[in-house]
Amino acid sequence: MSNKDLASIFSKIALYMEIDDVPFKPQAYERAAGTIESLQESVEDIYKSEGIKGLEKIPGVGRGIAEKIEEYIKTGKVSEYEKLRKKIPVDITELTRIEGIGPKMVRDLYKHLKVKTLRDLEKAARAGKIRGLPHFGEKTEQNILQGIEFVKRSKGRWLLGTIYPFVEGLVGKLEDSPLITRAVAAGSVRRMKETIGDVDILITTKKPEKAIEYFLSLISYEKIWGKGATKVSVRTAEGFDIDMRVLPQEIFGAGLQYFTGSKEHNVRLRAYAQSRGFKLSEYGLFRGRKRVACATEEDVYKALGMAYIEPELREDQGEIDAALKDVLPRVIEYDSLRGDLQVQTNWTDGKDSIETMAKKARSLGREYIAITDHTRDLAMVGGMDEEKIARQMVEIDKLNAKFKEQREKFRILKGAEVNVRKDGTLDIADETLAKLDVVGISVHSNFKMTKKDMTSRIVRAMRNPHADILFHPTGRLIQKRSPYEVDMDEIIKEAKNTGTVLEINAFPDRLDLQETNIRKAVDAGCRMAIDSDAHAAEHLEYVKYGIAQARRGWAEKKDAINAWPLEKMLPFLKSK
DNA sequence: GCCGTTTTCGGCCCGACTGTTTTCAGTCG
Repeated sequence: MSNKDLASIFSKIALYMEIDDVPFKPQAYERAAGTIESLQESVEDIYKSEGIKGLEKIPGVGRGIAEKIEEYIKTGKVSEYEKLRKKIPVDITELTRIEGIGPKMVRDLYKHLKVKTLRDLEKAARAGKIRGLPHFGEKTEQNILQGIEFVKRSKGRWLLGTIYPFVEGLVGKLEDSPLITRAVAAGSVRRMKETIGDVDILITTKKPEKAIEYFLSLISYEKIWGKGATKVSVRTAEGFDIDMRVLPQEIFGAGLQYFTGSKEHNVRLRAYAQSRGFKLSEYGLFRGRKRVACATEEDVYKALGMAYIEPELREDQGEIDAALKDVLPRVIEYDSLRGDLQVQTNWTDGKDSIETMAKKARSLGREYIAITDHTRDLAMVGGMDEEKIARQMVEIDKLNAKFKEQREKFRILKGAEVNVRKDGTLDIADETLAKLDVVGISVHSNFKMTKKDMTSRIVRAMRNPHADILFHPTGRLIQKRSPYEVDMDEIIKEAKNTGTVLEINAFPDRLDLQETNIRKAVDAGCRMAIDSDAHAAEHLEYVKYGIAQARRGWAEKKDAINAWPLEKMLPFLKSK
């Protein structure tokens, strides 16, 4: 059993209850599902060590849901869910994934046409059976068919690293237009979530119709979902959706706040606003009929009596309470990195030379980079042995001498990405590791070990006195591979004890550590390094996604060692 | 079913759009 399975059961219960028009309970189940899914500890472990009481400490979990979790752990089933499922035996999550289909439509489709799955739905729609149902029409049928296409084709979410450059370019062009006074990407892009469902762009303009036409002229789109006086919604040729909305200047802050989300943050914020006698919506913050200042987001948060909350923190993870008490962290800024401590070159599986990588890094304002090519056991990429490392060190000395000659304040550090073997030993001899400035250690093999074995494997590697940084600590690849089984609480504890730095790998499909672990590492007082893991010069810019991840994990500048100057960073590494 | 600087009972976020109907339910963000 896993948290994910349990979360999925609870969100299905929520959907079934919505079918039956049960008031309020669906939200409760949905909320519990959300927190359980993003929980780091497994509920089973919590239950084993602390029982029902422990479960009730999970936000959104009370007596009732805690008992259902207990039932699931003991029997593998939740009888309430089984009961509901028997009544309407449909794949409710799959069906409601279709845009425009919610619980009530699922109910009607099942009642009249016995639609249980996406296949059934597609068949019914193609046969033209749906248009005949009460409250359904031809258009609904068409929309269902298109929705099915989308779900089948794209699975719905995109990596931030795929979407972000596109959005950045688009917003830049919008801003440059004399038609448009302001353009901002809101939604999950602004919050820098690791994956993006769709893109929301907000603009202010004196000529909405023309601005919308201009927007359409900038992109190639496959379909216009809808176009009105102040809003347009399209599917791009690349296959994702963009909504662009025109907002009045004077309530831009309220609108931006609203459309930035997250939904959970907004729900919480609005409930708080209401408790203080306000009403908050995308049209402003109101006290009675009177609109309170809301031209900027700062105005909105200020009027509610709290500190400004950075978009990356708006996930209902305690940020509102912290803002009220004015104890939010000063999260690390996007321009604060001085160095990059994981860079691959054409000595192994990178595309570019050491010199090319160094020059590009310097042009991005970095003051130092560590060259960390793979080591011996990664034979397929030409992993380096002791001898090859020695040769590379000579090459780096030469390049550093050249920078010095040109009076450039830039330094290439000698490093390696050393493999952690199955038993926790490293694949390079200690004498060689001792000569390197930066020793990264990482797991690249034997991913399928028990949690206990994987944890002690990594702990052993961290205890090597030469091991400086644990690279991509959980090994996950977003949308491709789950993290390996590892006890991150233990790893974080050991990182603190041994002075091992934990990496926040910024490569778009890694983003590893994840934000929940970053937050734990911050709380534990661990140091982290935000690295691009570049395998080509253009990848060096990926660090912004790592910084975003660090911000989402409430990390400050002091927490990231490569935000420190070299004179402080290097002695820190060597002090281990 | 959850939750508590107004509460252990009585609340629970808000508004627009769509498609189907003629006043609104369902869905979405």
